[in-house]
Amino acid sequence: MTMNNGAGGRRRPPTIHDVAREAGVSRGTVSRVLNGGHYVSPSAAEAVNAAIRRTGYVVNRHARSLITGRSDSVGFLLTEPQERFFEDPNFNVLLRGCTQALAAHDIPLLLMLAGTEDERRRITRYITAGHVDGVLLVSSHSGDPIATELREAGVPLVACGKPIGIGSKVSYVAADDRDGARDMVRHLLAQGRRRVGVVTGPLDTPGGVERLAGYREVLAEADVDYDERIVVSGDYSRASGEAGAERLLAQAPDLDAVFVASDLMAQGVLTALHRAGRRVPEDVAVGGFDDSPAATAASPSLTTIRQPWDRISNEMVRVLLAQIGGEDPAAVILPTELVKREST
Amino acid sequence: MTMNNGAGGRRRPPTIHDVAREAGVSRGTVSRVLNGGHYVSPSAAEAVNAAIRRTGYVVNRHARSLITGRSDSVGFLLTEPQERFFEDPNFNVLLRGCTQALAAHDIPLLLMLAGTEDERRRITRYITAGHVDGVLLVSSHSGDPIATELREAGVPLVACGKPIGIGSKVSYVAADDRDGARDMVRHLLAQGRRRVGVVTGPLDTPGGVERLAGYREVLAEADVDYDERIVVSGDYSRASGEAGAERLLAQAPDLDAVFVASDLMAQGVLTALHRAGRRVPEDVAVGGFDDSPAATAASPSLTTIRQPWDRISNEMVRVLLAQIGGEDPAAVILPTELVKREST
DNA sequence: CTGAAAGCGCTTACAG
DNA sequence: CTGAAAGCGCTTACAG
Repeated sequence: MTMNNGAGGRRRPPTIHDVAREAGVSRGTVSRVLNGGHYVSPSAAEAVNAAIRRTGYVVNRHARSLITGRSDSVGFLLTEPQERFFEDPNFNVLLRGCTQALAAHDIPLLLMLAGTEDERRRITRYITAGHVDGVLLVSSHSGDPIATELREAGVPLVACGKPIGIGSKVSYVAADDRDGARDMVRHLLAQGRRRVGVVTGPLDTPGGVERLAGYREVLAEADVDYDERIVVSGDYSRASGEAGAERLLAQAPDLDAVFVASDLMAQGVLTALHRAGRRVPEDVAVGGFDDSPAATAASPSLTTIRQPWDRISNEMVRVLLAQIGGEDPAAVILPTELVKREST
Repeated sequence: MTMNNGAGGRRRPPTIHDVAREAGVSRGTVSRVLNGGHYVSPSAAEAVNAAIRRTGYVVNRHARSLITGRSDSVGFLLTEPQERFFEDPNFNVLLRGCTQALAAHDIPLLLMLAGTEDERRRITRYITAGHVDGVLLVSSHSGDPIATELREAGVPLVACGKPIGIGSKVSYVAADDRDGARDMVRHLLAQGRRRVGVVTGPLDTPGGVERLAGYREVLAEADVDYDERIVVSGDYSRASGEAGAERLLAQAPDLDAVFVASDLMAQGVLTALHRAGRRVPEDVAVGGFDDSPAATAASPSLTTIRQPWDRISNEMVRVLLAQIGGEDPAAVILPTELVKREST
């Protein structure tokens, strides 16, 4: 048993009762100090705080949760094939950012993976049973059933990226994908490139749709006809970028630039270009998206669009906590930034 | 407030009392069914199970934890500068593996980052207050104070890799680093290489020490003198591999092979070799360690030593749960495997 | 501002 | 095998 107090074992932690005795007040008063200090005299508050320090008291969250009905914890939910997320350096940045932002509020993050139908069911039950107060949702694809279920169950929810197809009224935080794409394509044109291909993300993801839209807008503004032979789609993986670039090269050998919807795919594009004997950026300029670690690891290093991951994770946490506190859902769109490196 | 039951809001979940009424038994009986079904008649058990299904009952863990003194959750603790872990693909594999292994036991994983001194203190309090039943520790460096503190507080603990300098009596799960290194160096020699350099990991980590030891052993067995000019150390990062290879090349231009203590560093070595105009594997063979995604992403792909991450995470969880259940600490060493690819 | 008391949802001896 | 009852540690009206 873990409930021991022998040598080297875990001791019974002090309770509110120990603190009350130590401070010479009632347990109710201790609790009031713990919960904001309202209706407590300065002298009593001081005595309690001193007692807390002396005893090393830490609140028992289970007891508190039992009565408040809140768990004081938050889930970080990853749905769909997880390999992709884990392969993507962005995932790490987001996970770390959210963990830290939550830690500042003393709220633990529970990592939840719902890759299979079974897991999905189990986790939905777990969440709707109130074991977390809200969920940070990392799922790019549309039609994710778990998102709909959670929303209908009234679980506070914030998605990373605008969710497609689960209706509105769900909070999300996203970079301005379209605007970022516009910046990149404008940059490519400004370098004198005239035949700019694109490797999009999956077209059932916001990043896939919006970044392509930005590309088309800028070309239209520059009076360049849309040519679908220089538009291919990937799945954000390195391999799909490589395959995409090969198709591009086959369909349009005169290509002089490629806008790639993620840095990881851009790495694949670089590989394919290298193999085809094209120099980057001399023959073909390559623009990525994300400014993930992959951008600097690539050779040549990638000109890319920085997604403000720190701000994204902070905002996700902020919006979620607000919603847990009773506020209505909100959408937050954050600006991106062009980062110039060697590949353009 | 989240405690509503209005339109779209969260309903009050059914309690054990609802189930008892529904099944026509007492709450004690329901609880017995929930906890293994001992001392319950088949008919009562059946009625309870049916009632659970009908009501959609899910146990309130807070109430349960309050009385059992267990949290039924586990912490995944990352100490020290986190960038390195997050950069390392191994981290993802481990995190995912542990999450899944725990999910099979219906135990949530709490991600905890203790990068700064402040965080360390906060997290230590949180853990020792009993908010998790045990900790999976991912910290390679020696002298980690949090590990010592947790061990002394009697918190069940399993480290990934043999902890250096926090005494014995702490559980750990590790790949057989020394043996893996021996396999790789033997393989290099078997290819006819005669001047085998090494880029070690940090020498205050088990992987740093043990892999170097394996290297030395095999050279000694082959009657090759140990030459410290062809031994350099890195910190497992790609950049340090690159720098290491440059030093190696400067100190021993006649190098015909390098054993690198991680795939990520080996990627850096590849970059430096490429820049120096050395062909891999024709001029210099490169052997990595980990068989992380970096190994296949590298070009040429890396011959490496596979760490059995799936087994490592499974074993970490198994040993931790055993220890939470009262068993003594244990060390588990898992065999590695040579994976032959293009770089040797 | 403060204390006494009820109660959150569960488990576990204790009688039967 | 089963029910009635105590109690885990806390918060929150309720009196004062």
